[in-house]
Amino acid sequence: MAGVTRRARSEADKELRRAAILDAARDVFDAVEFDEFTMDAVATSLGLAKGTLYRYVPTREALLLALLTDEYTGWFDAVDLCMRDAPADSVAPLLVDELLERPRLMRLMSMMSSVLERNVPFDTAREFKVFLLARSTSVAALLAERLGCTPVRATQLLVHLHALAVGLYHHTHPAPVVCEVLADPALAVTRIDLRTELRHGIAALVAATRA
Amino acid sequence: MAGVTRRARSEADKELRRAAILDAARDVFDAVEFDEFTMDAVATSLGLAKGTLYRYVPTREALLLALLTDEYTGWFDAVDLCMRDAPADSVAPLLVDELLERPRLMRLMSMMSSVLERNVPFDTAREFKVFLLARSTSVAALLAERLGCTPVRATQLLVHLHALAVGLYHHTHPAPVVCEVLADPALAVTRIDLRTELRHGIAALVAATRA
Amino acid sequence: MAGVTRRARSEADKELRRAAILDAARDVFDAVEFDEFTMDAVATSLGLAKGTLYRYVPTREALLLALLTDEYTGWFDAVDLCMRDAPADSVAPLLVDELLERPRLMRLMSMMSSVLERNVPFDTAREFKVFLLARSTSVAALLAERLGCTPVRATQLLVHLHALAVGLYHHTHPAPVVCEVLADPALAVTRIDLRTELRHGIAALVAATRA
Amino acid sequence: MAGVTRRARSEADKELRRAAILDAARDVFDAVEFDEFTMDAVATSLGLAKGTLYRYVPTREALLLALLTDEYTGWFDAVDLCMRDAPADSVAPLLVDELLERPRLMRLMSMMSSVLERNVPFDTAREFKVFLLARSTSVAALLAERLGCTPVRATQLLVHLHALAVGLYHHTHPAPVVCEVLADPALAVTRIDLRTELRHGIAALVAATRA
DNA sequence: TATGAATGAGGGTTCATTCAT
DNA sequence: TATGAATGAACCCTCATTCAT
Repeated sequence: MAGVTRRARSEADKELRRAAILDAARDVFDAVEFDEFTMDAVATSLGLAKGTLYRYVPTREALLLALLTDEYTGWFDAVDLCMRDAPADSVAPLLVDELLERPRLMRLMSMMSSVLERNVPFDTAREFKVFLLARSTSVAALLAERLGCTPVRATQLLVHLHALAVGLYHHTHPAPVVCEVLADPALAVTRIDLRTELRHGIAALVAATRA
Repeated sequence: MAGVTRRARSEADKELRRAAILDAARDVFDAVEFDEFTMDAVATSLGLAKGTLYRYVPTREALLLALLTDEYTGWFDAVDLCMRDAPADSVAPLLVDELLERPRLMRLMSMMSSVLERNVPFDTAREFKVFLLARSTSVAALLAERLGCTPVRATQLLVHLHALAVGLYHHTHPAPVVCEVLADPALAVTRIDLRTELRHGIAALVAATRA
Repeated sequence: MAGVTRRARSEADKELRRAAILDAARDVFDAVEFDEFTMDAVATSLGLAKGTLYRYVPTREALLLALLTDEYTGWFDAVDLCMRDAPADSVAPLLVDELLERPRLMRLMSMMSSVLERNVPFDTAREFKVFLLARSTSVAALLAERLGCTPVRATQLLVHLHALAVGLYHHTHPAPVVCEVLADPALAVTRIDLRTELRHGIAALVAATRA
Repeated sequence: MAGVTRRARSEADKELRRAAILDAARDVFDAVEFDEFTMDAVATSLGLAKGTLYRYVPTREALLLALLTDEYTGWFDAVDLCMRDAPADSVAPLLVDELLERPRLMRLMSMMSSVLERNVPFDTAREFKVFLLARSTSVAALLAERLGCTPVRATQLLVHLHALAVGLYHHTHPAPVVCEVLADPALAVTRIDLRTELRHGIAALVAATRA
């Protein structure tokens, strides 16, 4: 509720409430396993009725997609900013580091296509994709300039970064049982460090792009 | 049922039945959307009772993990075989092509950590990881030799291949709504070709490894 | 909105608005399945807010009851009019025909007691019943004269007409699945024609009344 | 549970359990307002899990349809039996009386097409309609003989009986508010006696049929 | 060993109505 | 008077798993 009037009449109030809902969703998401992320939990944590959420968000998945959009925005903003005065060599680590600083983003990204996009109305999906395309294009342009490659190549690089990040995130965030299993020293070798691998992978991809 | 006795008494019979179950599971998996993959569907397609499945497989996810193991085995076998007489340059495309020829493997891989490993008993998980480590290590050895790199690097390459494949698979297999959305030419630019991108990515990673 | 001021201050304005609401409700009712008949749909089709409806109508069911009142009025008016110069023999078909020309009336009648009257305030219910009694009595008087029977008998005839119409309407408006079922020629024999049956039934009742 | 084993293995046990479910449903149905008739209530009253019900019945409505089938069976049986030694004159009152002795049947009949048949699978609907046709045809044959009319006329008579019963049942079972309203002596005239009216109506229809 | 009956938790969503503004 | 944000009750059905037979 914090700072939100009891009834959001004005556009500003509504925006505020929407933000409050996203905040609550974020908190819940951070605190629990994915299948405990229920609309009920979000509503309760806000002191709102479940039905109220549905005035602001069409489905549970759409709520998570909104969360993802926020996270992406943060990343795009940061990358946009940093890239301007980064030497070409530091561009790749920068992309990675900004990603790693956003574990929530990675977690959401990694379930983007398998969960989040499964139950959203067409328009929500479209809006999200349009947003993603726009910001990606814009970052790709900067990237192209920095790396001295074509925008197409830069875009491709972003796609690969995304893919690699998702894949490695899965690898480095196994289910609880698997964690137990990997506690065995004999299997520990399969454990990897997300940062290292991601940096390494991106470096390789950048190198190939520049060549 | 084909060739399976009604009651599996001997060890051999039991192995046979287990194989029959896997076959049926494979067929069902290929035929339906993931959430239609129910134990009931598998049992019915075999003419067995649901409960019987549980004598051979501890959970639904374990059944899928067994399927994944089979698929991986096929891939490892193929890669083992081909790699022996492949020139260094063709190693990377080979890995990718053998993967792309196994859509079922890719589909299963892409939900490995987010679904399959979430609900299996410790021993099943362990067995799977041991299997994966063994075969990966073995392929990595061959790979190291072929590429003239250390086994550690080769293993890392495999991990990245896996990650990239999973990430790109997600990207190229969006939810139905997203497909609709991407039908719009303005957004079509975000569509990519799995083979092209995977080949490209692996090539980059191999190049970096060899350097 | 057509012709309705934005704010209804005078009594006349309010009456106008009430009429507009009924018109909109009628359109919506005609256009959709019953469970799609929502207050929201009515409000939206008027360009009004949902809450505004509740200034003119106490509940959703009361709105429908108002609709039914209108329809009944039309029927009573028509019947009153026609009956004056109808020969005794044509009285029964007349009652039926005027009914069949008002499918909306039949539809509403058929859910009158099971739905509409379930959720209205006392006064609304009372008003409706008073209206019904008054008009029925008046028509019954005419009917009695025409048929040469007592008013009580005529009233009874009207009740039976109503009952028969409701029952046959149900029979001839089955659920979608049942329609499919009845597509089978073997079951088609159960299908009947509303007009034929209603005419026949009423004729029988009239005959008994006159006898 | 009464007399039912914990786990119904044999066909007989299953039939028993199905019967127990129907019994429980009947009790609940008799005890509560229609919208309190929930699967949960039925399950609870049986000491069974909700899901168990769904092994015996595909939907809530199908359960009620099964109840209706039972009731109809009772009526058809009674009518079949009585009609054999009834003089032609007493046939009509007989049909009515057997109906009036089954208030549950009337209640279910009166929501048959508007509720029960709305949410049943095709096969359930078909089975019900086949049953109804068969028994109706059989009773109609007897009726035709008794009344000295054609079977087609007799069938028509049954349809009209059904319609009239449904319509009059609605009329005589108004919503609670309406009951209150009708408590007013001024409106009491609209109250009618189901038996009287139904008998009268049927008599008229029979007379017309015989003529 | 095979069966399949029983379990039972679980949650998103709708919409009539209210009431703060 | 008009609004429309908030409410919150209500509920069916699925399906992985268990366990009595």
